[in-house]
Amino acid sequence: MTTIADVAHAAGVSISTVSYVMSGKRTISQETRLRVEQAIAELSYSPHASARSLASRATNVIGLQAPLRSGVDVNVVMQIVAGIVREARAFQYDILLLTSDDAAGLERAARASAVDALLVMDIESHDPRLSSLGALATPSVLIGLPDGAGAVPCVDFDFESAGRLAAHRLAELGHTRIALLGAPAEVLERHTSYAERLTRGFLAGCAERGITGTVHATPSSGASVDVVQQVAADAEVTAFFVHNEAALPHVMGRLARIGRERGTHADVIALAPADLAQSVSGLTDAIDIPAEELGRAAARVVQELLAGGETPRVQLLPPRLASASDSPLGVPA
Amino acid sequence: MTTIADVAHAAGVSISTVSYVMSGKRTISQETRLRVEQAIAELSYSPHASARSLASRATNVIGLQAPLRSGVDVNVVMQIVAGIVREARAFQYDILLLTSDDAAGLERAARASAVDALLVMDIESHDPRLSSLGALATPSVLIGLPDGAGAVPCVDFDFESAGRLAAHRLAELGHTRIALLGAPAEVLERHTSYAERLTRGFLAGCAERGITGTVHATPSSGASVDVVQQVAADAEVTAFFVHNEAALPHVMGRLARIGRERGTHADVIALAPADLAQSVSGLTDAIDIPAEELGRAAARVVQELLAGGETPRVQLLPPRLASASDSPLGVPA
DNA sequence: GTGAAAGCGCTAACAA
DNA sequence: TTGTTAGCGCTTTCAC
Repeated sequence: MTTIADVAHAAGVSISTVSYVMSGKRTISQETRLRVEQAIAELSYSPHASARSLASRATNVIGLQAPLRSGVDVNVVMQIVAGIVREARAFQYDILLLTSDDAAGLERAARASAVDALLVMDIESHDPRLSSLGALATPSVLIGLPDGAGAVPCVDFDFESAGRLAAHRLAELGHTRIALLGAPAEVLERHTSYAERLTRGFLAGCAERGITGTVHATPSSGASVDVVQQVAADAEVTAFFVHNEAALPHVMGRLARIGRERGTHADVIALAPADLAQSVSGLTDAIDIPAEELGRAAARVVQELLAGGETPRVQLLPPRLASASDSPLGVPA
Repeated sequence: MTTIADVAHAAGVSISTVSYVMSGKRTISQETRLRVEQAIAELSYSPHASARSLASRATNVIGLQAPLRSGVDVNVVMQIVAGIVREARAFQYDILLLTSDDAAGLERAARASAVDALLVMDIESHDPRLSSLGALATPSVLIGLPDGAGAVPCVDFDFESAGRLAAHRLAELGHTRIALLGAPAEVLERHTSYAERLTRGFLAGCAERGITGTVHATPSSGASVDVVQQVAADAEVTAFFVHNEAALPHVMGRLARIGRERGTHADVIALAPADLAQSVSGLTDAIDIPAEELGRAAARVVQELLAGGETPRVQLLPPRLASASDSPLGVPA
């Protein structure tokens, strides 16, 4: 194993000089810098992560609690995680995967000084982890928006506005009875923040336009067609807002079949990542979930927190409606 | 921050005694142990991860390179990762998420002594990362099976046997022309190991039964119906083996429609996680991809490697055919 | 059965 | 502009 002492010896300088060349924390003569950099390259030296973090009191690691539970939209989660990892790497941070969706995992990582900050996903409206985080000293950021967002900065997609946007759009298209086919029952049962905000926005949007909106838990499986069948049996429901990626193909298939049987056509707006929405035919419009960008935004807030900068308490990425016929989906920023 | 010295002082013992109480590496009197354990609890002491790993030369961290690329089956990847994380935690190991699917990320983590071992997913038949891993001294395990598996232990689902199993089963059902609707083109183009092995086994199985098998790249989008349409246009193809989770609902929908139009019924075997296969209606049979168990098995091999034990060069989880009518899917182990 | 002390490899005062 | 050195918090010899 190559150590900083080896490099110092090879370059004929002291170990602190090598350290300062790497950190750039003091000015080094051109000549010395070159010799050191060459020695580093020749020995292919990498500083020992633990030694560095012990001395500097910083791990350059962010702990991430990502949901592995059922009902969550794996595509979206993966894209968010990918965004986090990419942005974190851009700031020289690594991601430590924390399991056990409880506070214990967070506390363990924080108390062992294994991470510089915590990033917590899959937030419930009244999330029990919040109090633990507040007591933790380790900077934390939520991807989600609990009720009465308190001391911990939150980053999320603006699901409430998205719900309202969809309702307004469907009202504009002339519908008076519309339905939200949302998350699976288990997601609603644990009062997942985004599902509740979407519902709230959707119903508010309906109320604002004087139309009738109903909300339905939707299984992520083929059983979702039963829900569609049942909701559509109320012949007055003429449009749908679907937020369930896994159920989307099934829903569209069943709606097409019902349309054929009745000679009608239902308007459908999907809330899903743009690439996914594009692969589904029959949609009227789509609202993109900018999952990767959400991950990046969250990672950026962590950086700012770590750098001691000011960060907004709450940052919500705004929804954008895209006609399904647009190609590519989405409007220029 | 509480340190081991604080604990030692509170318990009235030396630092080394506290350390030995925690590690159990030497015998401690009942009385002393109790005093130390009480002090640890009262101070809610957690050893500093970096300090520990610097002194012990072990990080208790496993680096994981998981695919964030397109075309991969996100559900399966998530389940594998979940299995890895859970099993690793059972052995007191954490998972560091490595990005940049190239060898550089692996080398960076290894050379910085940031990880005790590496776990690499999404293996190609001739994977360029293999030579890097071989030169690395850090123990590594692959989830996948490259051609001519060499020095690095491999764990994977036995896709080749699964392909053969499906072919045999469809032949048994009386079909003489069958089709494999497999991974998306991009997955095949980078010679992903599992896709090639599945194809090989499928074609071998067909040959062994004297029937005709064809293989088709399948987009993970709604465009997959075009492939189905086209393949089914060869009226002699009467059965399908589908290995593309995202396309599965679309495929089944189109096959149902074709069946209605022609008054025929195609047998379909799906290769997918059991829970997913169960949510799709119309399947004849399913072969489970034991994703979570695969992750666990891989993590277990890492442990054994780290513990200095002997590990099998290659470990393949066998496929099992389950009738779609079985409930729950799968036969008792 | 217990303690003292020498590192682990690095960062960051402090000194020159 | 550079070097010397005291830690960071822990594990593990070595000594008793």
